[in-house]
Amino acid sequence: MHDLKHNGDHTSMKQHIADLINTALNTLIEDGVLPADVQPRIMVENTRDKAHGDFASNIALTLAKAAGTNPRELSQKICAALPASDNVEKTEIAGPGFINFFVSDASTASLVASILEQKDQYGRNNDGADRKVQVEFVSANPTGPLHIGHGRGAAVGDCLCRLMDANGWEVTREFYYNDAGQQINNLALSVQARCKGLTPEDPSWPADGYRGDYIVELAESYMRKETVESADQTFTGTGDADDIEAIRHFAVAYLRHEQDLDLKAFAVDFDVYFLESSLYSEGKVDAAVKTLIDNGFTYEDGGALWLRTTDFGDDKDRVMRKTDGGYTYFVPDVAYHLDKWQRGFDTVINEQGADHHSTITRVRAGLQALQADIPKGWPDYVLHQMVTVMKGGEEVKISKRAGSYVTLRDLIEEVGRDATRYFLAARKSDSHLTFDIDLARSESADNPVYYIQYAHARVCSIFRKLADNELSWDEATGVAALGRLELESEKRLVINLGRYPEVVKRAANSREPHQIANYLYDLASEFHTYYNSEKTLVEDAELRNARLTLAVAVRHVLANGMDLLGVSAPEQM
RNA sequence: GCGCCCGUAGCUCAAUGGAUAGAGCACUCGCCUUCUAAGCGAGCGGUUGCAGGUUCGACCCCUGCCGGGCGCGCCA
Repeated sequence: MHDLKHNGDHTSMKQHIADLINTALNTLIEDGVLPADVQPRIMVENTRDKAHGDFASNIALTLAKAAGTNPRELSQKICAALPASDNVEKTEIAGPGFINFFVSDASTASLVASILEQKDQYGRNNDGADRKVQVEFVSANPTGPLHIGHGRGAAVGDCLCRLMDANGWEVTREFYYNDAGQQINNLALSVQARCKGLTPEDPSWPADGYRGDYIVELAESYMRKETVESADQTFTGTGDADDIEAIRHFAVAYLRHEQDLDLKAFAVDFDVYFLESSLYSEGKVDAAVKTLIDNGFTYEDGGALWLRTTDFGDDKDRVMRKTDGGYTYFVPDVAYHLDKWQRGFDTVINEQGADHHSTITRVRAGLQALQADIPKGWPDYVLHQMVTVMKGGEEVKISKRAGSYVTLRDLIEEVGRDATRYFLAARKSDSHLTFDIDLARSESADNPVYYIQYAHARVCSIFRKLADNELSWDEATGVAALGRLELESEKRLVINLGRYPEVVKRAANSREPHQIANYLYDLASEFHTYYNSEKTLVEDAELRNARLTLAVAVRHVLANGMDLLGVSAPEQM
């Protein structure tokens, strides 16, 4: 009989071990081995080396000093005082004084059974307690197609959303875009120039004009009086090359539509598209400015209005209102974030390119100056570094000025959605990323996406084979026979499955989607190795059922993890 | 010059303050009549940029250097 139902969650297997240790420590305190006032921080860790058992605790190393003894001696006393548990096969003392725990067959069997019960719920938890989180990502200005950098933001941001959701948060995905201001003026002027037949080589080409070929297509569409629609607006070209306002509206709608198509191809959906212009039209910018002035953090200098951001850790004060009367970009940004706060988001995560990192201090300073009881470190930021694209062993040069760069759509068309999402999310976002197109499109085990998906398809394949051989799998029989999984490789595989829920937690808490990708790769690798070394469809019906049951558990975890990455889990490849 | 990020095997990258720093690619050597066939297994490869510090224990935390990226605008 199990004295503990750990519900398939290894963190609770860890908790169980921590409880055992805690009991032992109390015993040692009673016996006077440990002083009564020790405050142990019991940590139970996963082991890297199977020789070290399944879990390990460093407790003796941290308490040896207080006990006035050496760690190994203390760990012996702790082990002697550990209560018996059906989940723990044995303990060993190793190295400088680690206590290694070997879990019992009964424990691993109940974990597999639990995964089969929970299916797609396995790994999910309610730590977020339905609190509201907003993740703002991509937020590309409608001045061109989405490029690979936006793609990284989309992949990381969407995966973060899925992770937060898996941890019980109520998630809002938001896309903020600048539909006014200087960049849009440049866009409109560029399109107008193309409408009039100018090229970037002409002397009268706009100074900061956009040179990409997409501007030509845009201009042609406008002149043909086509109608474009995006999520929130529809506009028909007038064909009038002198009507700069009409061109501006058409251009924004056109490019928003293009971006919508890109995001759709990438399977990224947003709940809210927030227009910068709405902050002006609804008076939120003016209201924020008034509050900042009323709070005494502003001053006039050289005909401009400044915000004393240095009061909140910035290097220098920032201009809010230019001498021409317009606001600088960060003023609506502050108003925007106040609006987010007022919408009741407990947590806001802004996923953006690291080249905009300087906005962090500014936005937070502005929010503090509003004195609206917004926490100092609010909002959170996840920044991603640049992406380098490799093809044929050479770097694909990206030049925005020349208008030549790798668009997200190019990538999706060339290597597929799954590979694109995986490669862009599988690296820690604050490291530079090299995207190898040849690797991403290869259909071999060299390609990690393929390798992971193949592991899933392989399980499905075993079941197809099962039917071909007129054999069957019975879940109840399989679960009952799980004790037959006596191989070390099987046990380690189960232990690895058991790590999944804590990986989901840690990835969300540290805002690191790449941890999911790493975990899946490890799991897939372990499963492939197991598959290659042990036959699943053996004669022994009991063992066969047990192994099939394990395979189903692997399939569930792979599918759940791939879902968090937004990568499909094919049944056949 | 200032700020942020990065620096780990030849390359691309991992690693909860833990034990002998791990994968894949490349290279070398075996294997492949098999539930999936596009492969499987093993080997080679390291002063974790450098120097200190904290700690029982440091790739990880702190300080200072070196190197690279990004940002330092009344653009966004």
